[in-house]
Amino acid sequence: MFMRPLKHPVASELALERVLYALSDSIRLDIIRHLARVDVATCGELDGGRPKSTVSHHFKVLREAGLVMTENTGTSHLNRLRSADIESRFPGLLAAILAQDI
Amino acid sequence: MFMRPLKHPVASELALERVLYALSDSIRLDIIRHLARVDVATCGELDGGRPKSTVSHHFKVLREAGLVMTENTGTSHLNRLRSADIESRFPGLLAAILAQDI
DNA sequence: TCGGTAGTTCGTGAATATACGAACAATAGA
DNA sequence: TCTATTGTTCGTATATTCACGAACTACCGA
Repeated sequence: MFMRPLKHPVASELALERVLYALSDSIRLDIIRHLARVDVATCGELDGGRPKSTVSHHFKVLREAGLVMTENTGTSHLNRLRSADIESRFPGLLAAILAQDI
Repeated sequence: MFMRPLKHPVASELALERVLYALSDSIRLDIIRHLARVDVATCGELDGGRPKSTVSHHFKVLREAGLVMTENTGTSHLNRLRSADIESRFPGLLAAILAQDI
């Protein structure tokens, strides 16, 4: 009937260390950079040719850090950057990281 | 005669992922926060009662990420935050992270 | 109802990270 | 020279992370 809902921490419970850790991996950082541009994307659009289970793992890390919100629509999942939540909890942080374009 | 010199990457070679990873640990983040206030401190002043080998490990991670410069003076080591180097490589990044005071 | 598609979850093996005692190195001072 | 002080390095045990195939779930369309 319905899928097990994916866990998303509320904005007030985001932990700085967890956010920094989630962003300390190139694959995940690329996903976040991409989401910052396109606003919404499915997992498949961001897989870079990697196996689904690998990509799913990284999305889980991003979700549990509170960086990404995954909405279940039909067979695909729509991922969004939780910009407002992150900004309210850690003002200026995400912008400063995304400004580093190397 | 002289001690094996500790490795410190040059500013241009700092990697964003490595910096974020180094800061994704509470102990290391606390060390960086402390150094941002006092400007210079020995390892012992920042150990929080932990064993020396544990503290030394965390300093090594911070040094190799390019966040901390350790200068060998006498029997103690003076640690400094490499603020200028980090700022030149990643403008605004450190300030944004240190501004999160949780 | 039968595929096909999109992702998640599980299980396993390999790689990394962590904590910390013990041994070591360098220096300062008695 | 002997000893205390500061940290590093080594070794080891434990824990966490990562990659990825395989099985599973949910949904859509024919």
